[in-house]
Amino acid sequence: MRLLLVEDNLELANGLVHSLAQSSYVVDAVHTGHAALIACATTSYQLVILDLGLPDLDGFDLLRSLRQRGLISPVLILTARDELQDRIHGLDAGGDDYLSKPFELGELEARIRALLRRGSAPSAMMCFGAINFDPLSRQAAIDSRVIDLTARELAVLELLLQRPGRIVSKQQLLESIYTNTDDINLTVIEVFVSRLRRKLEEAHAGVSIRGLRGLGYRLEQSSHE
Amino acid sequence: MRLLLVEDNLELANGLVHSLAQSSYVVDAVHTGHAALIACATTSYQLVILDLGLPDLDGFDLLRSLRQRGLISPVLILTARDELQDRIHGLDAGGDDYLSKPFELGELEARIRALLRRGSAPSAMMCFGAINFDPLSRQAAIDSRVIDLTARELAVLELLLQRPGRIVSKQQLLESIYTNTDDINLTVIEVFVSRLRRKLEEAHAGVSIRGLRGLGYRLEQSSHE
DNA sequence: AAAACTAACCTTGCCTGAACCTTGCTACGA
DNA sequence: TCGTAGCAAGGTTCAGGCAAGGTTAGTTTT
Repeated sequence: MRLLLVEDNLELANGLVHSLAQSSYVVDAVHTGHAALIACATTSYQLVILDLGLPDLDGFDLLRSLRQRGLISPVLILTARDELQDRIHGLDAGGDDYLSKPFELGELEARIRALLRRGSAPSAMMCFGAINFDPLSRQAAIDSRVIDLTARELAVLELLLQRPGRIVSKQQLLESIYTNTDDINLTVIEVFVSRLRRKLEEAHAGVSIRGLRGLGYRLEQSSHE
Repeated sequence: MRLLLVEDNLELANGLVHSLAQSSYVVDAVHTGHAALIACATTSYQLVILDLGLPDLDGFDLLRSLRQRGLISPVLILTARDELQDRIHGLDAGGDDYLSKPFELGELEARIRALLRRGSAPSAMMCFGAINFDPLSRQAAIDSRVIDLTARELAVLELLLQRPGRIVSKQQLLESIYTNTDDINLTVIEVFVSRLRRKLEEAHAGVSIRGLRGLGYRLEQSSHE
């Protein structure tokens, strides 16, 4: 689950990235409007959190630009002001929700969940084999029996479930897990896949992760059973 | 647009075939699970409409079998029951949508349209003969049955598909496979072509790779069939 | 026109190395 | 203190590439 945070206050930005990472969100942070445009052009985000008070561009204009370039993900607006007029203005410009500073972390997370829920399809539950995955609570269950996964395992499973039966490359997996993929060993993916396999097997998920040499991984129904 | 209807109630089946024909769908109707398996093995359907209450096989098991055999087309489940549990179970087994009897013809058609729309990926699918190749996920399928190719075989097939019916030289193939074509034997292409031919034949791709002396290779429709 | 020749192509078996899997270990943070 | 992340090392598997032998098609010879 990849989010983009556009916030010029470095301290606040770092704090939020850190806190959201605790909740297993992968967050890219940028500090200028231009950087936000580039980020959205090159990466697909499930959600954008946008601070209106940017140094280089007017927040409303930036939002309009993003929408014009085809951004369809929900946008959560952050602002120091809390004028009704701003609120209306922001929503008109293409925002989906509005949160004024200062805010509590808990509220931010609740609003993020709400936006992600609204954004995703009506049948939000992702299913494959005996796996039921709730992208909202980010919990995987086998026959309504929740299985314990670590943040990394969860990220791997989530991406595989988004493309069931299709090949997902290690590079893609890496990028969905880390904000900065540089100087990370590609082979750690093998480790997470291995650990995830073990847990899925122990839980009798009826699902196997097939490794395809030189291509990547693919989620399949187990043949036996 | 060819659909498969699996429904044991003859009266209902005939009625649906007739009604759907009005909307210019070509519908094959079968009345048992075994017949459905055979039909899917021999014909490529854009959509399968499956009644769960079959006389010979359990509907869920049938659906799972179809998926295991590589059926990737969307499946619309029909059932007399409308329990949440059944719904989840059905979607787990590989169904894409769920409609409980009795239903209105209009709603059925709307759901068919939705599934077909969703099924036809936005990514430009490359097709030739019975081969469907998704350049995005780099996966090849015959009659919506996925076929396992190695990285090299995939590279050869991809280039041939980009120039269907035209001659592709061995040199071009070599260059599309390797970053550094030096000190690589040109004849390895022959090996990959040979292995690819075998897999395509085993999958009844209805496509053959013709070798042209001194020129290269060309993708052709098989004459027989 | 047939036979002989030759070079390109096809196929199969085999071996090597890269890719992958797994496990143990350390460091770090809650 | 506990558990997760990430690295490293060791074992295993399999795709890639080569080579050898058979086959086919084009060319030359008789």
